[in-house]
Amino acid sequence: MAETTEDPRPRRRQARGERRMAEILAAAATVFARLGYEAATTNKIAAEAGISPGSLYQFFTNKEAIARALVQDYLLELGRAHRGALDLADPAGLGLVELVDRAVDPIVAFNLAHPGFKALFARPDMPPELAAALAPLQTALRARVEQIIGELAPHRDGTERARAALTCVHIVQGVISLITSADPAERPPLTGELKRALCGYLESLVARP
Amino acid sequence: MAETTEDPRPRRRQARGERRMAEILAAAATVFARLGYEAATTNKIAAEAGISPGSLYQFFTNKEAIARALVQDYLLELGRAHRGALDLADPAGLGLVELVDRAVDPIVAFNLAHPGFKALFARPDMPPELAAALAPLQTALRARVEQIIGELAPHRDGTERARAALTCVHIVQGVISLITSADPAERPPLTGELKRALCGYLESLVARP
DNA sequence: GAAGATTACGAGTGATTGCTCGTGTTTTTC
DNA sequence: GAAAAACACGAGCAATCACTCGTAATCTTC
Repeated sequence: MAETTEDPRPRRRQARGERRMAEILAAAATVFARLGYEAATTNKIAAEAGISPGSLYQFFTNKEAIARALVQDYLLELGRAHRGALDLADPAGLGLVELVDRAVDPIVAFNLAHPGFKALFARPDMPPELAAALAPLQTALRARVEQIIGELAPHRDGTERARAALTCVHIVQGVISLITSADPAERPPLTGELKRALCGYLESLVARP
Repeated sequence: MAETTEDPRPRRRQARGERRMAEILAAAATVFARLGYEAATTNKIAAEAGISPGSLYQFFTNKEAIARALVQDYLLELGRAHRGALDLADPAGLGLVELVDRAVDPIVAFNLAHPGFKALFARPDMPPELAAALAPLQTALRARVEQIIGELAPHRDGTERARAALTCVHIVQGVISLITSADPAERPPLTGELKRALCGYLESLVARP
């Protein structure tokens, strides 16, 4: 139906334009976090960025393109956080507790630092384009967790490991949403509970049939 | 600002009207589940119910009233499911595994049976009226979980128990969303993983400092 | 069986939203 | 320094949505 092709004339951005784009994305993150995706209007995003609606559309073809660009930003940073967290972790060398510790902290930190992230990914009707953008990250993350589980519990077969990895990811998602919406003073102890839950689950996975 | 008073003239519904209201709610649940709350238009709900937009507004004052009524329905049934699940459970008499078993199964069943539920409660900008409707159920559920945790782990103080109960609820929420969106054949084993996670968490809560 | 209430219709209204367009300013390119 | 490109504006358009209203059919009550 519509044109899904690349922009036929990629315009050469000036330094000013690049700055504006970053400002717009920051403004969009703020408005998305405050109102959610649907209720966030492009005019409000423009106002938050201190520019006119017309200017906004010189940099992004539509509202979804803004969300998509924001997602790309998040993906880069989240990917870095995950990679940094999970790559250093050596299941053999570290204890289970420390392993979970190093994996959970950066993820919690990222979610606290980027409230717009939740607003985009918690929405019930995620458009396929955004879902597709998230997929590689999810896959990579799941694969890494799966691999760690494989080292922890070698007697589990592939199917079981895949299920366990998925379960881990969703446990984190569920408790993260609790942590981010909780009183700041409650966040450290709740993060501790998340770690306890993951440790308990993984131990059970190693020990029990 | 607006009138928050009761309907000044509570009209006497005919049997036909009661039937229509149920039909409208069923149609709304379908459309909410399919499109999410924001994207679900009142005209689409009316069409799904096989009536005109005008007729819809003879039974519900606005779109949110439909959601509210649907939530009330869900609350009744969910409350029944939870009560049935948790009231029978006697932590002293039953083992931990059976306890978790009886608590989890009906909750999973409810979420599978009512796809509209997620669409209403997963949305990022839940209006206060809907949140208020959900609050009593959440409080009751949390209190019951807290009580069970108290019996399992008497050495924990109130603050710790409250945190643990919250964590349990959010673990369930996170993995439930995985279960409902998974392939039907994967649902039973994933439900097993949820139970394993809860057991692992609760055991760790009982055993470790 | 008539009066009054309820149910039903569906084109239409006012408000809102994503987005455009004509116009003017600033920066780059030659 | 002039032409071209990028940036900026903001009033307003077309489309959409929640909701209304005038009218008519159906049911209840007496």
